[in-house]
Amino acid sequence: MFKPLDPLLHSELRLAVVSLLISTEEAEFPYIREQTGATAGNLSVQIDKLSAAGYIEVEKTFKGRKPCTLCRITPAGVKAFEEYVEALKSYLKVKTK
Amino acid sequence: MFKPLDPLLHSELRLAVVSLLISTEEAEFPYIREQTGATAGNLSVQIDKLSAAGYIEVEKTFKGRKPCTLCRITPAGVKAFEEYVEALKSYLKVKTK
DNA sequence: GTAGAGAAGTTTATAATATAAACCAAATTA
DNA sequence: TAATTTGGTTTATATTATAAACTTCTCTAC
Repeated sequence: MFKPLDPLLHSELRLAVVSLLISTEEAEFPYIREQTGATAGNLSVQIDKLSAAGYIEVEKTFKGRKPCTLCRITPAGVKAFEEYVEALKSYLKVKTK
Repeated sequence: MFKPLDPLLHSELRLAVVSLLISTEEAEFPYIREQTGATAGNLSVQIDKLSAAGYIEVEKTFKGRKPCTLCRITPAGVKAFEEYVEALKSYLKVKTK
């Protein structure tokens, strides 16, 4: 009846990050921080988790002399997101059974 | 950009319970347990939280001589669920901006 | 009638998670 | 060159989810 929800995506901040990356293809750390309103610490931790799971790729480059952390969604991340949305529907569409 | 998600509903089991109650109007504890696959302990805790928040009503009756815990969604619960779904959309519809 | 099994939950202990505070290093500005 | 800002990471804490252990009652079976 209710499909299990990927615990990695069932987190407000991580879901926002993945959602954002799906729409933008890639984004820099400060931009993600701004869009999600998260603290840098929290964001850093959640990005690590998504990266460890292979849902996103993190590339540390430079922008001139400043460090620049670039995040990109992976195919696995897209798939996980789609499955999560699909699973969510089992919780949301109950009325229209 | 991303709307905050009611933490009380952003929980797999509690969301399942509320979702179930919205579709069935009222349900007994063992039935909810069966439908959600939760352990009795976990379900009891989560039902308490939903009840404390006023999202559901819990009535302890009897069925013959056996105790029977009946749960019912409240208007506040319906409203919270609808708002949660609305907020969720900000995370899911990014592609179609 | 009482010993054991089962149903219906509740309480409590533990494990996992989210979150921010504290910290670090480099670069820019005063 | 001292202070401030930028761009993060690490670590400590507080919250949450979850299941294990326990309680109470009922129903059989002896």
